[in-house]
Amino acid sequence: MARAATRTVRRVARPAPRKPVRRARRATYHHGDLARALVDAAVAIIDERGAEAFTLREAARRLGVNHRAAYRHFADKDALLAAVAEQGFRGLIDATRAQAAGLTEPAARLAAAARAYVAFAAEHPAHFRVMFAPRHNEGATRTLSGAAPFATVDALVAEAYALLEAEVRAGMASGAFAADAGPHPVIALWSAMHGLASLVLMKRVDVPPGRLGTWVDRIFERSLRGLR
Amino acid sequence: MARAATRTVRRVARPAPRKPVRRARRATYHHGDLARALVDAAVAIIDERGAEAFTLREAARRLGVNHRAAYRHFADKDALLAAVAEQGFRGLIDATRAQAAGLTEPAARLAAAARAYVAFAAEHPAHFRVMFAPRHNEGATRTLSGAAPFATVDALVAEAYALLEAEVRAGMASGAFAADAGPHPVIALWSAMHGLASLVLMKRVDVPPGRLGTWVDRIFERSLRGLR
DNA sequence: ACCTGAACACCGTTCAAGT
DNA sequence: ACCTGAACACCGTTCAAGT
Repeated sequence: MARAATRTVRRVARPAPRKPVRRARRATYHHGDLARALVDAAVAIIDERGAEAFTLREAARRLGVNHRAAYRHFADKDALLAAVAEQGFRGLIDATRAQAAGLTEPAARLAAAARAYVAFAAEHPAHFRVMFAPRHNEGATRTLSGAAPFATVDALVAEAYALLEAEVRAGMASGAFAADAGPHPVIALWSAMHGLASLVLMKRVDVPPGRLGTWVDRIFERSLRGLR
Repeated sequence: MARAATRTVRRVARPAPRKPVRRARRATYHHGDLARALVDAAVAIIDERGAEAFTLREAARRLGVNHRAAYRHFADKDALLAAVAEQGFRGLIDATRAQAAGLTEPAARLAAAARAYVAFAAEHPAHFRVMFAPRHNEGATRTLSGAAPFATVDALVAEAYALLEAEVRAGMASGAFAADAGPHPVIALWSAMHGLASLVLMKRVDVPPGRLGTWVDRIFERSLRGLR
C-alpha cells in the first residue's frame, strides 16, 4: 500500500509543474495543423536520438497534447512514419529536379540526380532512414509496381524511379549509353548510390569532409564508362 | 477489485497449461548453451516476424526460460543483437573465402566476393539486417578504424573489408586495375553490392528468380570496366 | 554458477467520455 | 470536430532471492 502510494506520487510529480507551458503550446495546435506538427516532431526526435527513441507519446509530449490526439490524424504509429516517408520522397524528388535543372545531357542529368540522392541522405538522415525502413518496405505486395497499404509512398518511389528511367531512355536514344543485358542501368545506379548513402550514414565508410559529391561523381563516371 | 482479479487470472491463464513443456525445454539449456540458443531464437524471430517482433521476453518464452535468464549471458538487448551481428559477419567472411577458393585472378576473386555478399543477404536476411542496423553502427566512435563498445563487430567488419582490399591491391600490382582518384574501389564495390542487397531485401527492386548472381556479375563487370 | 519473482517506468492501442 | 482519461497488455531493466 505504501509502495503503491509512492509510485503514484512519483508519476504525477514530474509533469505537474509543466502544466502552464502545455496549455500555451496546445493553443498553437488547437485549430492548427497537428498532423504536420507530429510529422515534424517525429523527424526531430529521430534526428536527435535515433529511430528507436521515437514514440507517439514522446512526440505528443513535445507538442503539449495528449498522446491520444495523434489517433485523430493517423491510424497508428506506422501511418505517422509513412507520412514522414512521403515527405521525404517528395523532398528527394524536388531536390533531384532542382539539381538537374538547366542541364541537357542525359549523362549530366543522371550525375546530378546521383549527387542529389546522396546529398539528401546526408542532409536528412532521419527522413532517409524512415523512407527505407523495413516496415514500409517488406510487405509482400509493396513492390515497385504493386500498390498496397502504403500506396502513396509506393507511388512516390515509382515517380522518383521514373525520373531516372527517362534520362536513361534519352541517353540510349541519343547513343550516349549502350543497351545491355542484366539489370537496368537505373537499378545499378540506384544500388550504388543507395549503398554509399547507407554506409556513410551508419559510419561504416568515412568520407573526407566536403568530398562526398566528388566521390559520387567518380563512382558514377566509372559505371557510366562501363555502359558505353 | 473484480477487475484486478480478472486481469491476474487472464495473465496466468495462458502460460499455465504449458508448464510441463517448459520444464522439458529448460532441461535442454540447464547446463547447455543458453547464450547460443538465445542468438538462434533471435534470428528465428526476426526471420519469421521482423526485427520489431524480437523481444528478450519472446526469445526467452520460446526457450522456456525466465526472461531474466538472458541477463546472465548478455548485458542487455543490444548486446544480444551484437552477438547476432558477429555471427553474421563470421558467416559472411566464411562465404566470401569459400566462393573465392580456387580462383587466382584478382578480378575473378572480387567478383566471387560480390556474389557471396548479395547471396548472403538473400539467404540470411535477419542476420544481414541486424549486421547493418543503425544501433550498432551509429555510435560516434564506431567507425571502420576506431573500436568501441561493439569492438568485436567492428573488428569483423574490418576483417571483411581487408579481404577485398587485398584483392584490389593485387589487381593494381599486376596492372589489371588502374589506380585512380576518388573513393577506394572497395568502397565503390561495397556500395553497389550493399545497395543492391538492401533494395532487394526491402522489395524495392524485383530480381527475376535465379538471376541475382547474373545481375551482380553484370554490375561488377561494368564498374570494373570503368576502373581499367 | 545459473535461474526466478516481483516491481518499475515505460510503450501502443482500445473504450468511453468530455467540449 | 477534436481532444482527454483510465485501462490493458505488453516491453526492458533493476533489485533481491532462491538452488
